[in-house]
Amino acid sequence: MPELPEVETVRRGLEPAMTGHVITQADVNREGLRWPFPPDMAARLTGARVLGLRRRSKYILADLDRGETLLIHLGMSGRMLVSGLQIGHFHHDHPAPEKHDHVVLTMETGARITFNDARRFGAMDLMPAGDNHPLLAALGPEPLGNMFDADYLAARLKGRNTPVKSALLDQRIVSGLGNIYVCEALFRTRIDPRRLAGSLTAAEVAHLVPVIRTVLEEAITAGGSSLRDYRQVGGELGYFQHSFRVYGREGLPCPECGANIRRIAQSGRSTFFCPSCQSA
DNA sequence: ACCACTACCTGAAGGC
DNA sequence: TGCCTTCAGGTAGTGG
Repeated sequence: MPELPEVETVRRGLEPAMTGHVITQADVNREGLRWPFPPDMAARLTGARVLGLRRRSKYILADLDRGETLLIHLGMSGRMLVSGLQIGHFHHDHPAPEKHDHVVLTMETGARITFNDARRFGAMDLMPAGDNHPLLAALGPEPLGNMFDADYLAARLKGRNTPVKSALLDQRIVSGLGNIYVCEALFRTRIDPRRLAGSLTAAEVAHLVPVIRTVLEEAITAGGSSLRDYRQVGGELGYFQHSFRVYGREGLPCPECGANIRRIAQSGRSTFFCPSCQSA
């Protein structure tokens, strides 16, 4: 589910509820999600103050006092919902617990952060303060950061015999893109997703970099894309899905040329593209 | 080293 | 109504 724009939207939404505040209660309702939770997770969270929230790729990192950082991944269906935030005179009540509410953090303010994840592909772990976690070790650069530029991407795609679609999904090359935004970026650059990564010209790679940035920034501005599970922290839908040009639009007309959008499978994932605009 | 594929899990949607 | 199949925003691990 959540790709970089969705995770960044969640991070921003958690900020007012968490940053600077103490976690007064941690309710952990199962042993783990994709992996077991770390030992004594509830006790290690209880009483900790959240110093700040960062995002690395599709991970949210909550820096705690006491020298630990909480790592969160939403997997495919994970949601973080905030309730009970006091806004002016309006008090938002806590909703009834729902199926798949796995971890609930209660803050000193009375706000509550609920991690809900139907498919349980998400993850939570605690690590020593910083970025030193095995899941972060091999990640490529942030697509919105300075390290990600045409020279870098060209070097990483060079010699690769996998389709460019699959290469851009590889988090070791660039971290944070997922199926939606790769399809959308390739459409906007008119690059055929079936092309081998190593076959792209320097000009095509140079075009791809700023287009990837633009797509991600537009999606963040829209609060992400809501297809089924994803919600912003207040339960609101994102609305970038209304701006999809090819993703999920099989059989519909291409917004550029009117040809029918096609869906194919690449590395076991659906790829949507315009067979006319994006022809090798 | 590289690449394709499986597995993990639940739920929604579509066909019959 | 219900059963069965397919598909879904991710990614670690396996095996060719």
